Amino acid sequence: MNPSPEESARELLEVIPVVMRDIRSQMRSRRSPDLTVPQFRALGFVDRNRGSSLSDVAYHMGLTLPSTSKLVDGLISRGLMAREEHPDDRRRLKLAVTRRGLSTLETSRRATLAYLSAKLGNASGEQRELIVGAMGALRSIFSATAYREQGVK
Amino acid sequence: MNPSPEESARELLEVIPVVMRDIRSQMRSRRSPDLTVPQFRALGFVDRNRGSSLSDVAYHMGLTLPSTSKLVDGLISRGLMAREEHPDDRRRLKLAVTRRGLSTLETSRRATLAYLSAKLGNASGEQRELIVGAMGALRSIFSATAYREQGVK
DNA sequence: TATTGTTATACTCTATAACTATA
DNA sequence: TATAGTTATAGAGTATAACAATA
Repeated sequence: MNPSPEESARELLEVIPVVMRDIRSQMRSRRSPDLTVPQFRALGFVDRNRGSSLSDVAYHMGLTLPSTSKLVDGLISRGLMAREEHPDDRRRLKLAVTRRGLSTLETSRRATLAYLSAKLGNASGEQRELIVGAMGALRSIFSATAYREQGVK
Repeated sequence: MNPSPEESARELLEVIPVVMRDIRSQMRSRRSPDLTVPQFRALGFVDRNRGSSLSDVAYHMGLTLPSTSKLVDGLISRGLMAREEHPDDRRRLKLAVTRRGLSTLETSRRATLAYLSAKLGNASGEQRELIVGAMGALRSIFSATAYREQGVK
């Protein structure tokens, strides 16, 4: 018998924050102190989508433009990302990860994956299969989210 | 063939933040603006573990004592939680959820579960089964985390 | 001296409101 | 007028360092 939506929701609400906190703690720890989770995600997105605008990043991350602007600001001021001019539309940004940003991203990714892999290595193969399957399902359920209208008065 | 720890880690790192952001956004939205995710979790923990000390909460949440102190402070100043004196050890707190805190917790929980249930209702029963199974596995993998030594010089 | 918690300080994350520049 | 982005402001989350009170 399959679990109800309610039961599944309860499980998600209990477990997701716990896993998330663990990931966040790891990223803040000595081993990979360079990027926070949102910084990591933004950098990774722009790396995979070179030339993205700020709005693209905001949409992907499910953040407002001001939040995204500030987030990106921090990355730019640290030399991890670069702002270029868009040829056609001068309002628009073209974002790109710098060489240094890429190296930081890789270091952070390696450290975090190593940390998580060690934990997941203690689980059984069946458990990992469950997890990977569930992540696929969750991705399709949750990724079409994001973007709430900007409150233009 | 079962997925490797590395592959599983990669999936986790991609999907968990997306789901988490969605939950956080929902909690911040008009429908349940009363509690943030950490507030919700702290209140829920103390509700299930009446008389917990601050350290108990910190341990459960994987936070430092100062962070937890501030978090609990906010709940107390809003009348959602109460600090009582411990009979045996006057350094220790005994925390309890107030009636108003309980009602806020219930409202928030209902709204969030309804939101998540609606999303999960669009998934198939098999997908929900995967998800519930994976949450169980993740719980056992990640819940023994928490607590880094306090930096007492 | 060790433990429990608080206060001081600082940064990041995130939002809304108001604004600028460009289209 | 509509769109892309920034700036101003504010509150929550989180940490480390330093402290106070109690054991």
